[in-house]
Amino acid sequence: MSMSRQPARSPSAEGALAILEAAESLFAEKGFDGASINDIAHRAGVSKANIFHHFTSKKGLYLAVLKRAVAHSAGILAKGPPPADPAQSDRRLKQFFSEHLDALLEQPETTRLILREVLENGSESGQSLAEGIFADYFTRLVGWVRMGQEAGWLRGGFDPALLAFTLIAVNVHFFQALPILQHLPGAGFAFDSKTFSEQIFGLLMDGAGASSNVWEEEA
Amino acid sequence: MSMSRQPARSPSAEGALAILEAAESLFAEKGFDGASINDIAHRAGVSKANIFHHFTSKKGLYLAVLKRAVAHSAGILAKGPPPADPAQSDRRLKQFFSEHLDALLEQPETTRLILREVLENGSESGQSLAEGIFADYFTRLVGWVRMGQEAGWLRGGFDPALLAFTLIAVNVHFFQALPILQHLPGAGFAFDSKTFSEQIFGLLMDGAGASSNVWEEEA
DNA sequence: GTCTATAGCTGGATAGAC
DNA sequence: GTCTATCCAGCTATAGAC
Repeated sequence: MSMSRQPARSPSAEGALAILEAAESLFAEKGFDGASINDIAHRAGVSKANIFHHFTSKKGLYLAVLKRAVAHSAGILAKGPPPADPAQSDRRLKQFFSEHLDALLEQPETTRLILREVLENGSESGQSLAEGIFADYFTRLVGWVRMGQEAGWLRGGFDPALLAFTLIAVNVHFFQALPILQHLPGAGFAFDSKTFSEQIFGLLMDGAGASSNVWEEEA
Repeated sequence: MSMSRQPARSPSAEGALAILEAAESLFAEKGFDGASINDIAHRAGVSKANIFHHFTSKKGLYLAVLKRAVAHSAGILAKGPPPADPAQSDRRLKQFFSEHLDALLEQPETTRLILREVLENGSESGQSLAEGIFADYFTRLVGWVRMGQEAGWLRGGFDPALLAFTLIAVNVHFFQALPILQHLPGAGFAFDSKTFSEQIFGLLMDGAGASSNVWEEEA
């Protein structure tokens, strides 16, 4: 019946924010089990007990962190005008592709946190949390592709969801394989995300196959 | 100076194999910190102490598991004839793409274990372990693509490593995003990996853009 | 809201019998 | 090679003063 505190949600206090930030970086680095409350308290500059004052449990803290990360991620992805104008949608798609990769690379902690959550798929509560933005995001992207097909600057005859999926897959995999790519022979593109983005987009648009027409044009 | 035991490597005993298998599945499920020696011992049907008899430490066990997974993975990927014959390389590339996805899906624990390792990139020892097969694998794949370009059934003008990367990225992301994809509106392809593979490959070959030539052909 | 102190338990790892 | 019994460090979480 008491009304003297507002636990768990709405971390208005300064301490709570420090906790959230410390927790995000540590959960992203070491995972849920690897990061201890002690670590988090120390990095946040608060006491262990204070964490349990603001958040009900370690899991509660983790969910709060995840929720904040997802919201942050969604905020970045949602920016930019809705693609109401089909005439501009071609530029928007390429722009999205590049900006999406930038967003992943600029927020590595948030990205890693969410990628971890996807990979675990044991924590059901976070799953549904993440699916919320993914569904919205993916649906919008599919819409852009379909619009491009209708406007004629993308060819028809393929499922727009396939291209949307491929765009995301390439960026996500670039992010997570980066440290390995940079040690791989022949993968020089791993050192310049800007030209990587442009070249991959071009490849996806033009295709890798020697469509007989291109031949004749050059011959 | 004693020669009465062969610790850590060459798990010839029955118990050691049970431990390795239990550990692989638990590490894949919960990660290094999430899986406890107690869990592993219980699932393997042995005592905690027996684990430390066969493996020097938890980390030693983890590395043994990872090594085994990588070897297993490499075994699968290495099978099939080397692409000595350029004339057949076009079929090989499409076949690789499909088989690669099958391998990922059929060995989900191994796949998850290695993906985790890639994502963590804090465990340096495993990093170099994994890079070994990745480098070999990737180099071979790039070779196939380049061969295709020289043979003429792939167009020139793009970095072969880009296509190799994209093929792997699409498959890996399909694997790890599968549980989410299946809840996503419009992503019906998530339920049939076979046709997914074919359609994506077609998209990558033909491209998504409306290359002006295709227009004229159909008109 | 924040702290110190501590409860209660589980983690990885070891000793030593069989 | 396998076990039981044990050590102790570290963990999450709570109690209660300020």
